[in-house]
Amino acid sequence: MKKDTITIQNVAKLAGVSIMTVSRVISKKSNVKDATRRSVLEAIENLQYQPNMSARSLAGDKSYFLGLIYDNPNAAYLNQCLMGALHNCNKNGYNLIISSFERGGDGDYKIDQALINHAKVDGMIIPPPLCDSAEILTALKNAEIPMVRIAPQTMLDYSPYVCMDDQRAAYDMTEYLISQGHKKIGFIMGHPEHGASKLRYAGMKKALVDNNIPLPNDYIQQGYFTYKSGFNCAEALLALKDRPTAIFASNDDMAAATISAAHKAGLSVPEGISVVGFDDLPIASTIWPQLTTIRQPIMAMGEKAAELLMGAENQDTNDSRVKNTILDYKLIIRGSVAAP
Amino acid sequence: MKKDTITIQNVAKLAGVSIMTVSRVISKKSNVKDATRRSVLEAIENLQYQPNMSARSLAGDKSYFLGLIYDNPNAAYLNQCLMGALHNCNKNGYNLIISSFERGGDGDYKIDQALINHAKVDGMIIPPPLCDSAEILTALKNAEIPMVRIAPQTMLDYSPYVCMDDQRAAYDMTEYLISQGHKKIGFIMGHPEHGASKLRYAGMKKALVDNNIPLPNDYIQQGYFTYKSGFNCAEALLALKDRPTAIFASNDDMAAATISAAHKAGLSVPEGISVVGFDDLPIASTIWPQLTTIRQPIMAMGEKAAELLMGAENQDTNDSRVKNTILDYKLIIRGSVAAP
DNA sequence: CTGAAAGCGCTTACAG
DNA sequence: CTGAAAGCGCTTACAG
Repeated sequence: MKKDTITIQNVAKLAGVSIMTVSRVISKKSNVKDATRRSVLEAIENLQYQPNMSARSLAGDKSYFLGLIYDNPNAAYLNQCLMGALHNCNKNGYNLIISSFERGGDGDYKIDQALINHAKVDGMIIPPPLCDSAEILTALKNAEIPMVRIAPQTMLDYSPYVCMDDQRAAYDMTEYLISQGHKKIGFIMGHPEHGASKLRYAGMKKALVDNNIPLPNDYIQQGYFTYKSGFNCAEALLALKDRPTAIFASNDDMAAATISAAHKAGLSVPEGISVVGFDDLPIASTIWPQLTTIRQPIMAMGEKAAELLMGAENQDTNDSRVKNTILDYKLIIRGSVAAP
Repeated sequence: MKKDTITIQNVAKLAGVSIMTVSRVISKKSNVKDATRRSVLEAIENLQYQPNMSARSLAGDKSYFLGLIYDNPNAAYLNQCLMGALHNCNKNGYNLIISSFERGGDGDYKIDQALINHAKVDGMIIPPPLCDSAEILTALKNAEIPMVRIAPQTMLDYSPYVCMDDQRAAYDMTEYLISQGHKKIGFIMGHPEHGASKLRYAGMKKALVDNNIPLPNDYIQQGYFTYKSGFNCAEALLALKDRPTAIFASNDDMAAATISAAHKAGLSVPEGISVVGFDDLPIASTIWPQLTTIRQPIMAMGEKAAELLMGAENQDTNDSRVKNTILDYKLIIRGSVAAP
């Protein structure tokens, strides 16, 4: 490892400049003559030089590491988030460090400051549900670690974030169902502690109101984003005397459970009943019939979050406006909806 | 960041020793008097000292980083692997860096040496299918990066690995089906390029032979581990005049597809037909009926892989035996099997 | 636009 | 069992 390691010194010698100049080129400073820059770049290319990140980190004030912490959410969700962040990090010479947090028995996160400080990251990406944990956010702020949250629902001005418009998406989905002729629409809510649940419910409700369609109380079931909870809610909905002709579940897992419950009840989908979900995670296209759902731009969110964090140093630091990004969703029409 | 950063110097002063001694304690060297060690440890505790990883890495020959590279396999699989590795890394003061590789248009991996060298990791964890890519393995070996592969199927003596006994697991599953009274068992094979496919097929076949049960050619379908391929295979199997009473799919996704295909064909599971899978990923308990399947110890594999890599420096380096680890699987009985 | 000096916080030999 | 010195490969001021 020590033997043939090539350093900034080698590059400097080959290019006939000082290491300071090479350093400037690596760091993309502007104050280098164009011809000089070119010859340095050429030397780097010839030598296949790779800056030593530990040295850069030790000497300077950037670590070239971004962190991503999570509390075991849906694996597919996390994965897409990761993919997006990763892609962007690798593209820009950053590395991604991930760690998982777990809730203690009291339901609170036991913050391990050590773990947070350990890697000295330049910034932290925080997907839900961690992004709404006051403990986590406070710990990070105390450690002065910049953060970008993904789809947070609380403390919105505490940090920049990336999100999509859940309410509008739910509104659109409901309008779609109505456009297909449905007037009896059941709704399975998401976890009461997840902010997105309220927004999706609000969107669905507004669409119904705007179209003068009633929403009986027993058409609304409280789920928890899990398959099992969705299954139970669906069975309750299907057991109604005047049952809905369509069921809108707040996420794909619960929609998949609804389809299973329908099958169990001897109803085919979409002929016997229409079902739609939300997320467009792999399970949506992994079941039969494939789910009509809302595609969340999860990968794009991860990518954008990384971008904001990496770009932080290039920004005018006096511009303290919190920059948020709202990404587009998409209504994905597949085979789980038919006219009633 | 520079201001209140506390270093090895502070600890040394507080403990009344040289930084060398503190360094020894941090690195868990044995040659420190017990009383000395205790006072150093106390100083570390009082100061809440955290070693600077960049400095350690720059000065020494360890980076305290482990890498994990993947080529978008099943998200749930990757996630469990990650969880295991992560858990172990954090516990031991290591960080995990992950990167994804993508196949080029020619189906080969375009190795970005830069990416591999970039982080100077102490070792690399390689889950399938990357673990069977000669290009990847060669690049890593050239870079002299230690690696531990997860469930590799080829070049088995190229590096240590962690795995389970796929063949035996498939054998057990088949025996279970037979014990429930099944004699007409259909089989959906996995991707022909994945070594595990052959092993699972071999295990199933052997169990049949050992029990004098015939395996007609049309009872074997070639799948690709995807839901869609499983669906097609299942439809073919169900369309047979003398159709099987049980279908053994080589993974959970295809088993889930088989259940959907059965439902579509108007057959209930397990009353009309029994279905079993392999993996026990979340989808297995996320569908109805829940799948009887083989639980792969994926998380344990990730954990073990990290352990082997971190422990490498503590080993007798002259002991060049390749140490492999075979972890236990488990037959998980749920609701997708009934007597024929 | 370019460079010589000092130093980031550790670990490696090398002594004793 | 303990310590003084040198150095890992960079970046930060500071000069010019």
